[in-house]
Amino acid sequence: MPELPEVERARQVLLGALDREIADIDDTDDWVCRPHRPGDIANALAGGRLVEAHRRGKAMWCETETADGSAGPRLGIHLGMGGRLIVSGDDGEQAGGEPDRPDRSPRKPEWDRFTVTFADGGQLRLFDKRRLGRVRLEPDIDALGPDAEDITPAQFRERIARGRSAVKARLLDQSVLAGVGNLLADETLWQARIRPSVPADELTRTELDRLHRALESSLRAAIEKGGVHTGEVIGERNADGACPRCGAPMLHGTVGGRSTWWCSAEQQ
DNA sequence: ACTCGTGTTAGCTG
DNA sequence: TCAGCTAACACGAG
Repeated sequence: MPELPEVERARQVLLGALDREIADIDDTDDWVCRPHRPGDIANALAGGRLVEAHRRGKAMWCETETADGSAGPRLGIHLGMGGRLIVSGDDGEQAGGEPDRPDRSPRKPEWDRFTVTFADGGQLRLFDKRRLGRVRLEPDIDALGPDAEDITPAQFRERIARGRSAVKARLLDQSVLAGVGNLLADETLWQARIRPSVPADELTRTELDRLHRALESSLRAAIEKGGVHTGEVIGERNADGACPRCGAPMLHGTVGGRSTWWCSAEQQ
């Protein structure tokens, strides 16, 4: 699920985990917590607290303090493809949404991949069936490009148009621009009427500006409606194979190594 | 039964 | 150096 809009909601959940004393950490999943060894994260943070929750693109991290009040290591959290954060208070009440349709597939404790237990009895959990999420100390935030919400038109043109890759591949490259995932990329290109496979350096200035405006509007819509799956094309994708705007057939293929939909008439 | 996928990253190849 | 591919993770949906 998570692209930028969903991750921002997860960050809001994470705020509920701040300023609470950390009593215990389960970091025994050595895939999710790689390259650390089990116990590394627990030893670094036990007795301390999380004090700030930040986000850049799809990456989140917390500033921490150790027991004596000095700065601790940053704790990086990435939700991967389907991870969710769940925070419970000292009363056991949870925030963070229901993990994965609890009615039909009851939550399995073994899908908690990382758990912080606070001294007040509450918890912060990373719930992630597929184990594609990641938790690590001192994540390299600077490897990411500017956040998709903050990038200026000039920055956008300069970064996206560099190189011969397909423009969709540039949008998806988190070191170019942070926060755009597969669905949001399709939605944005459709709104801008640009074919996903066009080499990035063949885009005109007009097209790049149009693409940037489309990114802003599709991001805004996704944040308002509660997720990228609410996009105009994305929501319709498989319905009847027709473009919701002009009715021409939607085409499907692989661009930048990812499943891609585009309008046969408008995105040429 | 079998393929595909809202993500990332190391490692390989041309 | 750049661009593109693969595997790894593990599960649900179609």
